[in-house]
Amino acid sequence: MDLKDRDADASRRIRTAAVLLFARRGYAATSVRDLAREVGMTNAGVYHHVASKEALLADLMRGAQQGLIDATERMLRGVHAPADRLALLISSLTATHALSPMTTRVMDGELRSLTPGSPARDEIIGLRDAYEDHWRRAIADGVAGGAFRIADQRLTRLALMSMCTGTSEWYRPDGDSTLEQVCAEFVAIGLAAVRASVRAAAAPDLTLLPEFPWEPPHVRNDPPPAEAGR
Amino acid sequence: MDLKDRDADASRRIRTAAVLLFARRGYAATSVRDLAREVGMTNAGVYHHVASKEALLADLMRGAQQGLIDATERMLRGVHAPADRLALLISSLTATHALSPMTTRVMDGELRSLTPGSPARDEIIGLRDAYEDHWRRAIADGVAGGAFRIADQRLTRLALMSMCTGTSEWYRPDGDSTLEQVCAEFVAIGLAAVRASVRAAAAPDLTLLPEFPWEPPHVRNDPPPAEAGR
DNA sequence: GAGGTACGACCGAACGTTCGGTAGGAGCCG
DNA sequence: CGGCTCCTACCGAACGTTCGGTCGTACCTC
Repeated sequence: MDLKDRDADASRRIRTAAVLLFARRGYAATSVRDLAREVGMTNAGVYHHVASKEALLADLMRGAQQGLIDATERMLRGVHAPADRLALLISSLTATHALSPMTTRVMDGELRSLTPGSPARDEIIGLRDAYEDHWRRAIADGVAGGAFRIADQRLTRLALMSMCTGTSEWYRPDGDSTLEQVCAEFVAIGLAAVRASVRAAAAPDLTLLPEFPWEPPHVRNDPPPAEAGR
Repeated sequence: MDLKDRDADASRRIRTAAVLLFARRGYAATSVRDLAREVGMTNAGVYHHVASKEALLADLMRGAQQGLIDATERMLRGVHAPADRLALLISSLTATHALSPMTTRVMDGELRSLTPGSPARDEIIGLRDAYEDHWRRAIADGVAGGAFRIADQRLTRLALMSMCTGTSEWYRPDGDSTLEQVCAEFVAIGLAAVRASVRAAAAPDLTLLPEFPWEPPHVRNDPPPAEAGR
């Protein structure tokens, strides 16, 4: 195999193993040696591809957050009605968490593992705020235009975002509901929450969703937690 | 101060510090020395009150889960209509996460830190399943009786529970919405999700909620994550 | 004085990270 | 195309630090 390809492949395999272990056990509970064993290297070998354990985490989180932003802006292009924009925000966030559960779990839950005040952490917080601004604007526009009736915009936004991000904890591709059904159901709940008339929203174009080259394939009984043994 | 009281006080302060640090940094990223410094002891002193770090975590999680179950069964007593039972499940879970954010964050997120196969872990999983059964039964009864119309009961349950548990990440007692408003809003969303007619649900009796003696007081800018610097 | 609380010192293990060295493909030269 | 050199990917071993946990003892309270 070509050396350049070899290097790229090793980097990708390290990232795949990292996102899997970070999502399962958490960043702090995962050692570089665990990572190395998973990709068939020694811990020293890993450091040829990665500046530090924290830089690896920051890379994954930055890539995840940026991918989500890019996909969201692609999907929102040309959509102007607040209800339609909110529906797209709900279905794209839900679908991303369903299809990339490991990456999104790390993205959502490991911010605390980045050194406070570090440039990487500040950058990722900036990206997250930029993403959330799409939600803030969609809801604020809907309220300003009279399409939505809401008591507290922040409350509504956080409730709906929690519902969407929770998907990464329980969604299984071989479950009872298809991804399209989940998205449609969540859009219906979301539009009901803002008291908007629920018209038939166009199904989102799933090919516009972010793809993370390091996301490991969905496996059965993937995480120990949510519904184990039931 | 009496010796017995002194001991009990030290135990409580250790648990308060533990739930705070476990919620903020995560269990794996918190050392026994961090814990000891927080309560003004050495690490050896902590071990006078605690069998092991993992046993301390298990104690907190068992107490949290059991407290939630007890409170839920207190509130459900005498309530029979599925819609009313679901409304109570939503508002009690939301209020518990709002009022005890540190304890509930540990309860919801640190199951993976307990040794797989250990009796403590199995016991806590059993408690969690027992709690979730209240949700399963309420939803199944509503569907069986024709009060609810749902595509996938598991999907609906997990979506609503995610919404409720997410509250611990963002609720602030000095925010724009009161706890009663949050609960009322979430109940409305939940009943809309099961297509039940939204009648005016009686406000839940907050004095029946679980109380955790180790839960630290709510402080401003409590956690670093969710809405820092905005 | 008896008993329990907490300390100081310490254990073996594991942590993230570094460093010198090596095997083998890549690139150049003839 | 053979041979020489360079470079890259990785290893083995070790660094200093910190981890969870233990032990003997001093202090304080009753």
